[in-house]
Amino acid sequence: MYVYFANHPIYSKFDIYKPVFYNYIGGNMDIKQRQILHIDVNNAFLSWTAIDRLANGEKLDIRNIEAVIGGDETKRSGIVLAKSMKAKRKGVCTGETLYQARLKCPNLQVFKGEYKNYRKHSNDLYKILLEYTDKIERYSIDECFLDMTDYLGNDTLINKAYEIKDRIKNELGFTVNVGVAHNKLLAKMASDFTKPDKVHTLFEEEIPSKMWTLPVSELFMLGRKTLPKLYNMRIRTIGDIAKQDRDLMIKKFGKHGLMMWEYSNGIDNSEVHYQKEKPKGIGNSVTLPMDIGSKEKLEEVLLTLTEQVTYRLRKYNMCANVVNVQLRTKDFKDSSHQKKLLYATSNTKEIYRVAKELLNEMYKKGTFIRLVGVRVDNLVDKDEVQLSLFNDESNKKQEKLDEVVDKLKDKYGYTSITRARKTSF
DNA sequence: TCTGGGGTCCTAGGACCC
DNA sequence: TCTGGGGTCCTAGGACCC
Repeated sequence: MYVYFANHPIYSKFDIYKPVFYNYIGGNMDIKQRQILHIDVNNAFLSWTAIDRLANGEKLDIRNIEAVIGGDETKRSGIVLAKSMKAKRKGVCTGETLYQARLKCPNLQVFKGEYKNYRKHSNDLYKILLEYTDKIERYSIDECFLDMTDYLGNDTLINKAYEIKDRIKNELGFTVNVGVAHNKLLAKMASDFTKPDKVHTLFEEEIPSKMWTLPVSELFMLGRKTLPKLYNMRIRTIGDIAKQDRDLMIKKFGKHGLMMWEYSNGIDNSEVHYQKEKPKGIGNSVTLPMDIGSKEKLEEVLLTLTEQVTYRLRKYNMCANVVNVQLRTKDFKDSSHQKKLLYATSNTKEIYRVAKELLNEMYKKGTFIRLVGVRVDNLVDKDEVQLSLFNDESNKKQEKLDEVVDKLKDKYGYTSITRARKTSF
């Protein structure tokens, strides 16, 4: 399928492409413009925590004070996960340390997040959205893309956006921003304009006035590493990228350069992925309460993480072809090693064996480790894995053991059973 | 009491093969 | 003997997102 952005500013000099997109599908020239909404919950974790507190009889609405949802400083994960508008006005940023946040905002109040409750609020939101279209991509716990193209009836996209926004506010008690556009990129950029509780459009003809004027740092997928490079090229605004030579951007930044150029020109033909996709990799990592300088201690952590990861892997009924171990030293040097397996497996013992090998490869005696991570990659469905391997007696036995452990965890809770490393392995 | 945890995708270099 | 070049697979590291 080829989609031409005919009314896009860069084509505007060609009058023959008037104000519509041409979707070339299966040989039929068919005039169709995609109708996309992006829903973004305002200060999601903080809003949701505020609602839960009010529901529990607390009087204070933490949305109205200088507050953040933060990690646990005693566990060395003290960063800002979400902020109230008042905290934002004091300059508090997501991702910075609570220490830094308090310097900017001395009266800052810090609250803990409850991830389990967030899932529920996210599902409530999803249920409302499903009444409008079934083409919904759950981009993250607090963001969705909606493809409304075949679901508008006699209504307009903008009306739907306001209706959805207001219904969520009235029925669920939190606010969202809605971006209205003809592709995902522009809808996402639009929902990021002024907040909270707003609907913004970003149609092609609005790109110069609404998007090109923004600083480059606002462009989706343009991160902190690319920023200084663009600055050196005297690029300041998104419009500056749009006006760069396309081939020069590719030459300087490769695929990423092409993407930046296309995004800055509002070009994005990606689909709304509304079908649930299987994970490509599964990982767990932990920042240790104290730096560890002993391999034996690290192996214990590695086992716990491996058990978590393989448990999740088996829940998906998948097997892994690659095992990866990540370490972060106390001075924040990251490293990772991975290994391809001879055959795909979900077996805890086997994956732990490889993870231990990788740790041994990487770990230099005397270094202190802050973070350990285990992940599995190149996942395949279990029933695609060679049947012969399951018929091997020792594999069968191991698989049985995993099954028993999983069932206990399902029944009595995840922490009910933990393998004592020394005896089991 | 300084810096999370879960992901996806890309790149570059080396090994190996023809 | 003065050394190609294309392709694939594997690995380490990095960029970016929420």
